[in-house]
Amino acid sequence: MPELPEVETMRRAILPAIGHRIVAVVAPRSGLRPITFQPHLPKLRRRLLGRTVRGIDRCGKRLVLELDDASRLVIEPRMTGLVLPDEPLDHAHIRLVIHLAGQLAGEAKAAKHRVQDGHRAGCSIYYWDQRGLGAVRLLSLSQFWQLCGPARIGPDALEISAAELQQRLGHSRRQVKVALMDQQAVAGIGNIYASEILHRAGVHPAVPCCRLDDVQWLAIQKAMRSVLHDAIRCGGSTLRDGTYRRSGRQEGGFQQHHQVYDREGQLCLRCRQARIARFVQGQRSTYFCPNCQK
DNA sequence: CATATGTCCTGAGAGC
DNA sequence: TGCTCTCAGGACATAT
Repeated sequence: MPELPEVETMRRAILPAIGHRIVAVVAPRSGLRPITFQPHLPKLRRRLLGRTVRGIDRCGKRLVLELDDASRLVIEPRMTGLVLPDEPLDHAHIRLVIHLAGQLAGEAKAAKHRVQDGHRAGCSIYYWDQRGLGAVRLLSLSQFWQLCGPARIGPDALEISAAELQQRLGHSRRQVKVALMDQQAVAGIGNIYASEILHRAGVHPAVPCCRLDDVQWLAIQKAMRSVLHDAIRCGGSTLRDGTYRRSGRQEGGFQQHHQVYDREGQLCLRCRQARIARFVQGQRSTYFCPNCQK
């Protein structure tokens, strides 16, 4: 569920970790199946300890922590993963905790004491994941490029031009909503925002890409940017299941602005004529207004 | 090559 | 009340 706006919101929340050194890595035990760790936990922990976070980026729907030895910690929340700067109320689904200390007072030993005393001077990164489909990977630079390089992940949905979007998808026979969720074509869009983007663009979700003209591709690209920017401004979307949260159990706000997603049978807020319809595309729910999107 | 389908997982909610 | 069933959708493996 975390798509570009949610992951970007998580990224911004943990930016204070930059410049801090990893002093503890904890994976709480639970009866749940473990998430994917690469490499496995003992090695992952050993390699992380003592590293300093140099930068925090986003690659599509993944968070990327750049460490001082040029390795990359890639966190992939998939369906229910959350990256938080403070402790979630539900401890049962905490999968990994990274404690960091400031480097000013130096020694990891002193830093560890501060961590135990309530980590006053440092900060922490919590990875919480209810369904456990997510993954945490510590990768060398070359491994990172294999996973997140241009061969696997397309241009970011916030950056891509209309011309490049059209060039990448314009010849495809796939239905446009399905194609927009192809991370190799354009990175960051998932099921919720694909529906919202196409509604704002006025394009029917089942139209094959190759039937769209220049004007429609431009409309899609403009809608993509504006919808995603609006959603980031709101801190993402917390759906009915309530899984997605910001720090302190705070909900996102963009669900209040959804025009079509999860609004089946309700009046379209733009035309106020038709009711929002739902159908299934690639085993996923698509929502659209039959009047605004033809 | 392009496109379509099945799979992983947990918890919520429906239906009986 | 308590059981079983279905659904939610991210990315990847496998199938067509």
